[in-house]
Amino acid sequence: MEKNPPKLSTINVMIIEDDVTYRQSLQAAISAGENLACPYACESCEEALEILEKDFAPEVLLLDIKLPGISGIEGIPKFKAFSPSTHIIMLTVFDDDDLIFNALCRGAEGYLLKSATPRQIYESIQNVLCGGAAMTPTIAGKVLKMFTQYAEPKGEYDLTTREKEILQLLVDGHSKKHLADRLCISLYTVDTHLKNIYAKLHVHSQIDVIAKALKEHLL
Amino acid sequence: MEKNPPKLSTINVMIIEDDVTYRQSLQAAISAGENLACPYACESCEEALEILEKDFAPEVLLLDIKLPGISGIEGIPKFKAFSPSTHIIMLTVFDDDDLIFNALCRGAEGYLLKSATPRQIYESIQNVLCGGAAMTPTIAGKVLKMFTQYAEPKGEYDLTTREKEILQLLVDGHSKKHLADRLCISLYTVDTHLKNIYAKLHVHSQIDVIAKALKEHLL
DNA sequence: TTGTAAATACCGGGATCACGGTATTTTTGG
DNA sequence: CCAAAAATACCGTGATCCCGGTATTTACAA
Repeated sequence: MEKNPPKLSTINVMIIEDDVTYRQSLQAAISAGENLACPYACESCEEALEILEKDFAPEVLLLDIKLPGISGIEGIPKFKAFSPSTHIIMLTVFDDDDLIFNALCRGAEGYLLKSATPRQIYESIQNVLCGGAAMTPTIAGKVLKMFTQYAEPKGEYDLTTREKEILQLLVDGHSKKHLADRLCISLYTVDTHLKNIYAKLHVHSQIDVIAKALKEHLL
Repeated sequence: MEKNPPKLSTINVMIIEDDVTYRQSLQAAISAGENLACPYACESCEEALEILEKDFAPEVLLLDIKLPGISGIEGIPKFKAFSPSTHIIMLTVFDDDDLIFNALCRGAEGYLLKSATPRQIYESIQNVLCGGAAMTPTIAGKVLKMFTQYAEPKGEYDLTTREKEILQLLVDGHSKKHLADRLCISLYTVDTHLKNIYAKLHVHSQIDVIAKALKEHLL
């Protein structure tokens, strides 16, 4: 519950979940929600896509991952294609890093475990409607870990200002010659700088230097 | 409240906040918490660092960003250096993307706005103690947006399986010759594949190809 | 002031790359 | 089964790179 309260008209929530029991109890719980409706509860992405084709666009989609046929992960872009404004919340028993990663990268705005209470699911729906994201603290922690580990490995190699400058231009796709012109220095000088950079980074070619700079975020 | 409940012994929470009024009311609120204690509430990072030097290590640190002297962001690594196990939660009025980004990248496990209620702060503390992360849905949404936008630009260039394989080896730092050996094919063949890759990616050198592949996450 | 680091510049030779062709075999989809 | 796509292979030329040197000027710190 952030920012503006969600619009008061009825919010359509769609469910895709292959387990009959959980699906029905979930549908019942959603329907009981203050301003929520759940006209469709499907057991596969295929079934849901058929409904979306008949131009029905739910505000929120609760999506399982392990499904017969198209998986929930694979389904995300398909649903987004039909209905970009639909907010997708994953609802699954799996908390593997790469599932979380893939789901969120493909545009899911929430990731909940099935252990979540109806109350938590209800609040998550309100949150994504307000433009927020919905995840349990544990999931958020995992996201954060991926986040930091991606930005973290700032190797230090004591490059001089000039060397960093040259490295930057190199990474931006300039050849040594083109680069010498840009900096108004001799090609020989570029060569010398580059030799020093190679020595400091322990590499022996431009390829290696580019790869290392980009992989370790040296710029 | 995730996973195991936090240990029942008293949790030490440290506060760094320059506004006297907010600091005192926060300290009072924390101290009132079930199993929480707040022996130190500082008005600057410098003051807090002095205390940490006298080997006091709080389990949780509530940290403001705008501070006289060392900012909260700058302080994070310093605190982590003294006490790696301390969980840091940012508590600020600013929700700029780059502040969030920097704080979380430097190891903060939570990011709350000062509009948070004592109850929310209390729960956030419990969450980080259990290894989770603490953020409001709005902040989580922003994190997610940075996350996706970093992984998103998956340009599609119709590379064949073999071409991707060659591209991968190239990125891993293999020369064309070394690469031909690895794949047990002629150097000429590698050359041909590479020519096709260049055409598809619209580049004209290995450098460009490496840069493009890494920048656009083609692998 | 006296080193040391940084930035600049030059040379040559051997290795590697870019790219224009051409062409055969294998895989694959309709 | 047949056409298209993919993978394989070959060649030569000019461009570019890698690396071993050497050397001068500037800047800054001891």
